Amino acid sequence: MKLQQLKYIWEVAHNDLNVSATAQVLYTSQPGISKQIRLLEDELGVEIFARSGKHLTRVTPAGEAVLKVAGEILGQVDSIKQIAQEFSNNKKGSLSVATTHTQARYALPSVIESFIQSYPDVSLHMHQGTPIQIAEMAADGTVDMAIATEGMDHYSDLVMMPCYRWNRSIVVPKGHPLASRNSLTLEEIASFPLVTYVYGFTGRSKLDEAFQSKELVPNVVFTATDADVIKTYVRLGLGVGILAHLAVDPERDRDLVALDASHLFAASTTYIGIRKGAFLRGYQYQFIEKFAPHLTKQVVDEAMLCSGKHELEEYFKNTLLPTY
Amino acid sequence: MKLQQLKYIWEVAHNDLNVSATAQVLYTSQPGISKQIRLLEDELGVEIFARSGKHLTRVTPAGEAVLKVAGEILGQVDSIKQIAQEFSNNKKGSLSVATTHTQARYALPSVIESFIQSYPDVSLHMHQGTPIQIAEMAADGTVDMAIATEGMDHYSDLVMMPCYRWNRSIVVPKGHPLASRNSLTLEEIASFPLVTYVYGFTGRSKLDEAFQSKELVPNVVFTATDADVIKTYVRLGLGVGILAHLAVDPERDRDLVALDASHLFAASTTYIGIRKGAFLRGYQYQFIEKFAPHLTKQVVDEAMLCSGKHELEEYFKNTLLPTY
DNA sequence: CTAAATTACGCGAAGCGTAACTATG
DNA sequence: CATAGTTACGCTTCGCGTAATTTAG
Repeated sequence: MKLQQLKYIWEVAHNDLNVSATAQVLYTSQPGISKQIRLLEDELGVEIFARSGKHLTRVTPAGEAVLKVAGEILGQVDSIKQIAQEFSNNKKGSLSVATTHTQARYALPSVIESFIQSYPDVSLHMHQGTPIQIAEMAADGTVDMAIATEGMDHYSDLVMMPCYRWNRSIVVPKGHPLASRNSLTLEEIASFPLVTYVYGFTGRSKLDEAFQSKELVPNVVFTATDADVIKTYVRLGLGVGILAHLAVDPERDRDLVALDASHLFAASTTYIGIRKGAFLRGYQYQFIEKFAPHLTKQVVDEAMLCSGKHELEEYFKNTLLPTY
Repeated sequence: MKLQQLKYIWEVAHNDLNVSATAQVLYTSQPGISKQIRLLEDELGVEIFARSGKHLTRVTPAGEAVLKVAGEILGQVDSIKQIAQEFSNNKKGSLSVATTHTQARYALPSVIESFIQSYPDVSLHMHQGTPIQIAEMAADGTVDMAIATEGMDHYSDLVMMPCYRWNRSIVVPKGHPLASRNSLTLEEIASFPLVTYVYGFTGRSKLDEAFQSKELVPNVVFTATDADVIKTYVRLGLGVGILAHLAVDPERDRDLVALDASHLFAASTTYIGIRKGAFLRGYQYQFIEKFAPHLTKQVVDEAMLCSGKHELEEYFKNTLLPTY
């Protein structure tokens, strides 16, 4: 058994069982991969992929089990590389973070500015995507960590650590009927056309829950994946915007009126998700701590040892989070 | 990075940093190992072993971290092999168990007899040793599981599952002053010379605790690692024997009188210890269940997911164990 | 001076790429 | 018939073993 063979089967399994495509991804030849897979299967005495003729059609049950462990092994191989780099030069390396627009645009800039000052030799890679894509990238090791508000619940390989809680604001153009109101009700809001996040993004679920619990049917006329688009359409008078409070910039958004909506919708929590069992570089701990000061190295290490989602929740139960 | 290289550094670290000796263990040449270690260190950019001239003197801090992960990887490689074999022929394979004399001689024979009838194609390997040796063999993957009463607490890589509780008997030759007594006290026993287990074996600690709590100083004139030796010296009149109740055979030991001592000493618990993260074959579950019927596949699987010693104890807190 | 590690070197195996072949849908 | 996997073959690299060299205690 060779590490390369494990890499091959893993990549094939994650490339729709298409060996040719996998060969391109790995910059190698297709026959080479085919052969190594065969050799591995011969050595193990089990077929990992089921074939119909010459095409790989699906993963066998044995293959499922093998691939799961192979994935863990490959993750640990990465860990060894990280460990080595950490000891050879703990200021140098790379950090890749997958996150959503909201975090990248509003929450992370100050963190990143501070981080690159502290660690100029760390090359930083930011990946933007949907919560699902982000979680997947963290779970399969494409990135070191994911930062998002939704969508990471279903990946049991991810350790989720709460970072901060945030509320929503109602945003309207100056002169809008709601602009001069002091306090709003859900009913009032529901009577206007709304502009907000797409389902599955940036705490959209809490929003739907609030309306549903009062049996209101909001008239959402436009949904976007990011706050900037939402604000743009609010400016056009398309409707009333509901977005994260921290996405409102008092400077740039002087032409808009933001009204607190924390009493209308439950607060959402933004999490950092890290692949279980990963080795973290010193600067990675620093990055996390800059983003969420309560997540010190010690706290993160202990959280990483938690085995289940339940245990994690228990661990963070009494943690006081900053709220924005 | 090659699996072989990880194997090499791991074996060298577990062979007193002696490369020549390691080469013999692995049936390969010494220069080959040296070179691969160098290549790995070059690739990682870190020294794994500290050298004084040409001798490996100790493991570097980086090496410690790398070796830990390397050990996990090698364990998972074994898991893959086990998985493959399980799927190719779930009746065939091997099972290696490390255990103490007491278990091997008195508790396991019936289990093993039944097991080899059910799984004639599984080659069974029993290793006898001290509790410490046993635990080590299980922890580093030399054997699949360890069965012992003491000494496995300190290996955090082992999942310990309680199997049964057992009490002690006082054994004397026929005609001994204690032979006709109905119920004994610790004080009476302490007034005789005693023959029992060596420290660290078969629940010896519970025995010492009992005497200490009454501030008695037992006069232990002979200690042995197994019950057969103890009985031999009891027969010679050297002293009063204290041994596991289940080590008394009513048939063979007709010349001895066994008196129940369960009220004098706290019961001991015998455990099965399995390396964390190991993949278990179907017949391995069967073996465990034959030995401890409450440890079904489901129970074992859940126990294997426990992350810490504390969590494990919690899990088994309400388990009712058979007592002998 | 001995035990043990590194260096040197040659052999054999193994991985990879190109090209030809075959099977699937 | 086009797409995708297997077989065939040659080149290059790599791992291993033997032998010679160096070094620590």
